[in-house]
Amino acid sequence: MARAKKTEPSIEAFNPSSYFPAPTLPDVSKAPKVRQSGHYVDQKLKYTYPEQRQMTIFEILDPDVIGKVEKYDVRYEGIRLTPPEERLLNGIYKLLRDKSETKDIKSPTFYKGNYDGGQITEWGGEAHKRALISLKPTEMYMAYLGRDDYSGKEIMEVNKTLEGLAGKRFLMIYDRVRSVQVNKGKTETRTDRIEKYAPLIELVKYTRDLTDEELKRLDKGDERIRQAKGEIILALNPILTDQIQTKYVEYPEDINRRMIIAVGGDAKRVTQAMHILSAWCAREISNKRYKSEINADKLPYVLKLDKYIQESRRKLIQTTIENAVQACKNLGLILDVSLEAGKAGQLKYVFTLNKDY
DNA sequence: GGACACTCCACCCATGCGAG
DNA sequence: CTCGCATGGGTGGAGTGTCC
Repeated sequence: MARAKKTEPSIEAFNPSSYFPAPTLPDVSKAPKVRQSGHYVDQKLKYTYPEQRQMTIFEILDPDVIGKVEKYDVRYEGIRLTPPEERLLNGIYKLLRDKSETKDIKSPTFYKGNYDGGQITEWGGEAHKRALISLKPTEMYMAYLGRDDYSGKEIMEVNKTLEGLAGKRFLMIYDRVRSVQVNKGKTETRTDRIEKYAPLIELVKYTRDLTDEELKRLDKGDERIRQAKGEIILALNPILTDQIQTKYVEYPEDINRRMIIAVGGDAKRVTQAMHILSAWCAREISNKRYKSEINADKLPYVLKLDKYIQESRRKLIQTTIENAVQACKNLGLILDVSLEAGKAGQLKYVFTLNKDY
């Protein structure tokens, strides 16, 4: 099957540094960190490899979920985000940290936001209260952009991404493992299978203390009143906080800035593949795997390059991977990388990861 | 000072196409 | 099947101005 072609990844040709130079980034080990839930990262890293494609989504789904899914065109399981959406989520997690209890892991408000008003819902067999964040628009813009000056166009861009993401549903299937108290203080492990088809965030724009004059203008469609007066209230999908006490990965709080610096200063160069690979590295590190391997034929699927695969754009796949690797090296996530021959003769990437990240 | 609106520019990535 | 090339859309960003 695997024929030796010129564009196959080869050990000699693997040279990720050619695209952009290594910039100097602030020491990452000193940067304050933000938690992201392990379940969320897992969903981002889900992928489908050809052999496992026989089983359709409908065969593995809870019948209860199928009805909802069929109305829409669901092609993927897991969370698939565009680069601006990734950037937004990073910002939202930073805001969540800033506006939550973060010291006391046992606190019920740990990473649960600053707004009390969510109703308790059932989530995978447990009562769950969604995290809600109340914030000023400017905080959202700063968290997204990673700086405090911005133009009107950037505001529009952030709002567009925010509203777009709130309207996007994802099919998320995961297991939550928890221990429960049984008789005589013994604990047992229980696993809840959670299947949901839902958006990651829900957006509530609030308008308060309006004068009659302002109310009239709002009715006439003057959106500026709402924006200036109001606060944004974000409700987070439970997957974003579920078991974040124990299952999480950490990013430096200025990851959005770092990512841009890491590709040479232009945010447009930040690809989806870079976001995914950085998430993959961060997860390996949080699992304390600092020497990590992945087969070369698998990596394109992990990085969600399946469109390129379908179109047989091998060269493009290879450069996308090399750039993503280089970006993660520049970020300080990857210390070293090599392409080696595996036991079965297959090629595999071997990453040495930064345990101080 | 904050929240935009509008304009202008650079250029990256996705996509289509033709060629071998 | 795979490549390189060209094109066009779209995003990021800077600058300036307005309104409250």
